[in-house]
Amino acid sequence: MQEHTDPPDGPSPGLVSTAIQAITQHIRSEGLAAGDPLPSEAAMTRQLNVSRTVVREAFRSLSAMRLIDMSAGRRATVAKLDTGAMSMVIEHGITTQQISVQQVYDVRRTIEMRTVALAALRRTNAEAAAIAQSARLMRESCKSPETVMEHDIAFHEAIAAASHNPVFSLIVTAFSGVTRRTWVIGWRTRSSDEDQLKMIKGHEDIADAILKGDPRLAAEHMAEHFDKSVKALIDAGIA
Amino acid sequence: MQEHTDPPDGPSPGLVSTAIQAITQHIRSEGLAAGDPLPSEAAMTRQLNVSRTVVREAFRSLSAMRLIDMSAGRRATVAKLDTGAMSMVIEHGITTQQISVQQVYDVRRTIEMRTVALAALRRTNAEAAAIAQSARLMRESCKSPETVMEHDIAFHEAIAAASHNPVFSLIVTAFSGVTRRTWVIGWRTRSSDEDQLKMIKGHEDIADAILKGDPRLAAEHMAEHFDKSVKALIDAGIA
DNA sequence: CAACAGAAACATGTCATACAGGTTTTTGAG
DNA sequence: CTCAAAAACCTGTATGACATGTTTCTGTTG
Repeated sequence: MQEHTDPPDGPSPGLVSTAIQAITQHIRSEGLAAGDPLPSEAAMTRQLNVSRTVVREAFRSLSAMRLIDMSAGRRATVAKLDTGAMSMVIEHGITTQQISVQQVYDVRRTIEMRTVALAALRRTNAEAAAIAQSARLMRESCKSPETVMEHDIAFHEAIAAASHNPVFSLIVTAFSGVTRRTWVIGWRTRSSDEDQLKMIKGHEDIADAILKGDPRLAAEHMAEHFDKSVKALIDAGIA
Repeated sequence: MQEHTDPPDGPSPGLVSTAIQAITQHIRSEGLAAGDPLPSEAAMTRQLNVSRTVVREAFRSLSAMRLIDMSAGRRATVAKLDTGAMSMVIEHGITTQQISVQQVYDVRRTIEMRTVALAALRRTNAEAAAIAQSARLMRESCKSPETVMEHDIAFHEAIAAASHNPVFSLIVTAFSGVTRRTWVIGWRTRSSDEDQLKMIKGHEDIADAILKGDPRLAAEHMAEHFDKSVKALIDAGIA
C-alpha cells in the first residue's frame, strides 16, 4: 500500500472526492471498458484507508452520474455512456431559471441541423426506416398528444443515432427531458388540426430527405421545423 | 407528514433514488434559486422516514452532479449551473473508448461555428476585448505550450460566453477537459514555428471578425481553425 | 442600551458495527 | 461428472457515536 498522499494534501477536499478520483483513476489506469467490474467497496476501503461510508458515498456519486452501474449483491461495473447526468444538469438549469427553454431550443437547432445532415449522409437503411417509422407513427396517433410527443422525441433521437456520432446522441437525448415538459405547450398553440398536420408533414419531409440522402434539403426542413417550434413556444409566452 | 407513497411503489428503485427525487422535487416545488438553502439531512431523514445514511448518499449524489453545494457545518444550497457532471460524462466516454476525440471535435466544430457567429452579433465591447486578449496572450506565451493551451481554452470559452446562451457555455466548457488531454498532441504535430504561428494567427482572425461584428467571416475562420486542428490530430494518429 | 465573548444548538464529516437480502463460489453428496 | 445445498462475498439500510464547523442565543460588560 502506498501513502495515498495524505499529509501533503493542503486543506482537505474531503475524503469522498478523493475516493471518487481514486475510482475514476482506477478505471483509467486499468483501461476498463463498459461492463467491466470495479473493486468491491471493502477492497476500496482497505486501499484508501477510509471507512466504508466514504467509499460508498463515492460509488453512489459515480452511480448518480451514471458512470458506473450498481446493483445489490453484485460488484459495481463500468457503465455504458448514458445521458442521465446531463439531463439532470439541464433540467436543474431550467427549474432554477438559470437557462430558458428558448435557449435550449437554440442549442437543439444548432445541433440538429448538423445531425440531420450527417444522418442523410451516413444513415443505414434500417436507420432511415426507423426515422420514417417514427414520423408515420406521429401521424397515426395524432389524436393523443402525449403519444405524438413520444414519437417526436424518438424521431429526433433516431436522427441523432443515424449521425453515427454518440456525442450528438448524448446531447440530443439529454434535451429530451426538457422537451417532455414543454412539448405540449407548443402543440396546443397550434390551434387548428391543419397546423398540427402541417407540423407532422414537416417531420415526414425531413425523413424523406434523409432517405434520399440529401443533407442540404434535410437541414433546410429541420431549420424550418425548429423555427416554427420556437415561434409556437414564444407565442405561448415561454420566455 | 404524508404517506410519501410507500406501499404502491412497485418493485424498489432503491431508497436513495427516491430521496434524490424528493430533493430535486423540493427544489422544483419550492421554486428555489441558486444559493437558496435546502432542508438539513435530519429534516429530510424525518420527512422521508429513512436513515441518515440514505439521505446523505442522496445529497452527496446531487453534490457530485453539482446540482447542490455542500460544506461542513452549513446546510446544502442550490448550486449555480456548473459543468462538472457533463465534463465527467464526456471524459468517461473517452477513457472507456465509447467515444473518440475526433467525434468530440466534430461536435465542438458544430457548436462553435454557432457560438462564434452569435458572439459576433451579440458580444459586448468587454467580451470582444476579452476574446482578443486571450488571442494576444497566446502569441505572447508561445514558448510554453501549456500556457498557450490555457489561453486557447479561455479563448473558446470566452466566445461561448459572448454568445449569451449559457447552454452553449456549458457544453463548450464541458469539452475543455478533453481538450486539455489532446491539445498538446495537435501542437506537436505542427512541427514548424511557422505552423504554430499560423495557428495563432487563425485565432486572431476570429477575434477580429467578432470585433467587427461579422458573423459570416467569424464562422469561416472558425471552420478553418477546426479543420486544421482535426487534421493535426488525425496526422498524429488520434482515431 | 449596545457590543461582544462564550456557550449552546445545530449542521455536516467520518467511523464502527450490525444485519437483511442478493450473488457468486465452494463444497459435498449422489 | 452433475447438481443442489452451503458458505463466502457483496451491496442496501439502520443506528449510534464523536469530531469539527457554523449559527444562534445569552449573559455580561462597557
